Amino acid sequence: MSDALRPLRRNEIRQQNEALILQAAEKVFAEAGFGGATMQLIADVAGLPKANLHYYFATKEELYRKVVSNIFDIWLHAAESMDNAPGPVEGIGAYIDAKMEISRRHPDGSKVWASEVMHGAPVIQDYLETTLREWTTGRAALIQGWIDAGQMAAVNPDHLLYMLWAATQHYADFGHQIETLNGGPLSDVQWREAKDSVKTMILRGIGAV
Amino acid sequence: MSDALRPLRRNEIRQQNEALILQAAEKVFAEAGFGGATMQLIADVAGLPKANLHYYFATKEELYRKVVSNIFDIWLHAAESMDNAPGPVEGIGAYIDAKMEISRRHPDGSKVWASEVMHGAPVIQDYLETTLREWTTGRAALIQGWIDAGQMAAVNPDHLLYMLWAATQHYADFGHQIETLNGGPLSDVQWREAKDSVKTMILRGIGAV
DNA sequence: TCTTTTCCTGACCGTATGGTCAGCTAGAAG
DNA sequence: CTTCTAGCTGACCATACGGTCAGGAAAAGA
Repeated sequence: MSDALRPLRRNEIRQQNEALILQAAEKVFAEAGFGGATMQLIADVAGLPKANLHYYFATKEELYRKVVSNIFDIWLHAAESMDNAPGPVEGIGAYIDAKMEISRRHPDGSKVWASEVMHGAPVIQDYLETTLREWTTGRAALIQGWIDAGQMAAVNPDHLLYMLWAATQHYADFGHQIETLNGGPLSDVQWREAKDSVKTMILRGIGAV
Repeated sequence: MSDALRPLRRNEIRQQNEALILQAAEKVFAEAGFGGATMQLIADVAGLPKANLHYYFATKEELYRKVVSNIFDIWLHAAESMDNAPGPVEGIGAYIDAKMEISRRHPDGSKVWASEVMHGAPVIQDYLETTLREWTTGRAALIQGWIDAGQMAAVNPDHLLYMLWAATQHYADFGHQIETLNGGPLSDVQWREAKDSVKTMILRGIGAV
């Protein structure tokens, strides 16, 4: 109680407001796209005056760029789950688990990323060409190692990665379609079933089980 | 030659200009999203004055709705490839072929659809609830029939459909990301490899081969 | 306490957007 | 040829947008 009423310190204010704005921005950008989102709406969702947004983030682009890079960081972190695995069943299985969890917990972030890429990656093209490219070639080599070791079938590693991304992110990006067909949001049991389905089909699809 | 210079008849003019506008609109909506697209830019791409667009399509929403419903029709038509197949290898294989071909030939349409669904399907919610729902339940039953006949493993039909959509549409919606990682557009050979990879992994994933 | 720095915001501005409309051009009909 | 109607468009309008700024409030520092 005293904690909630205590006047906030400088750096606390900054931290809190930036987080508030970023959270609101992610939601609005996901729902309306970059072009459809307005600073006024983001401000309303964040519960702050519009001018205050421009105090923390000079331009709409700067705010958007920060939102996108935050999402990218989350994904890079989740990608580590694939490393240090003895084989594809554990490595790819863990990666699917991690990505499905992101689709469930951060659907807005996933949508912002998808929207950005779909529109030609105008603000994060450098990420694609550097970080993502390095990550991809590294994991493709990892997968090729499993193939060479006879732990899975000889599938094209790049296309396997595309399928992993597609299958998992679909539950976030096309969540609205899935919910409509399902007659409502997926329950805990249904999320578990989704995760199991994706894992079973892909692991069997690459001849790992 | 005389054909190109001959004055156009009334209905020819209408047909030609509407097609021109819809084509330009699909491209611009795909590249910028609904909110980011402008009637002026669509007009420029179509090579017509902006006022002429409003002569054929009263509002931006009406034009957008027409673009989206055109895409939906293409997909429904492609979906027929799954019917009248003796089993999952032929049925699902043909469906993957058809959807991959759409991703290659109509990437803009796919992006517009994805964008629409991601933003909560504000203009085609009725399609989702009626046509798509009926189609989905029908094909889920078809798949269940193959399972009951022992022609494939007992996977959840709904999640299989989601995976089919995700894996194939990914090559259109995330085409820019794929091209960046690939160092350029996919060649004919690479497209064939993509199609084969998807088919191989999924058909093996459902225990059909 | 006094000064400095950060935080905050109502009011404002230039621009770009979706949409309108009066009036023109040119096929079609008679 | 005359009339009618569909096709066409430059100029215009109201609105909403991203962004600015002067000046006030409040925390930090001396």
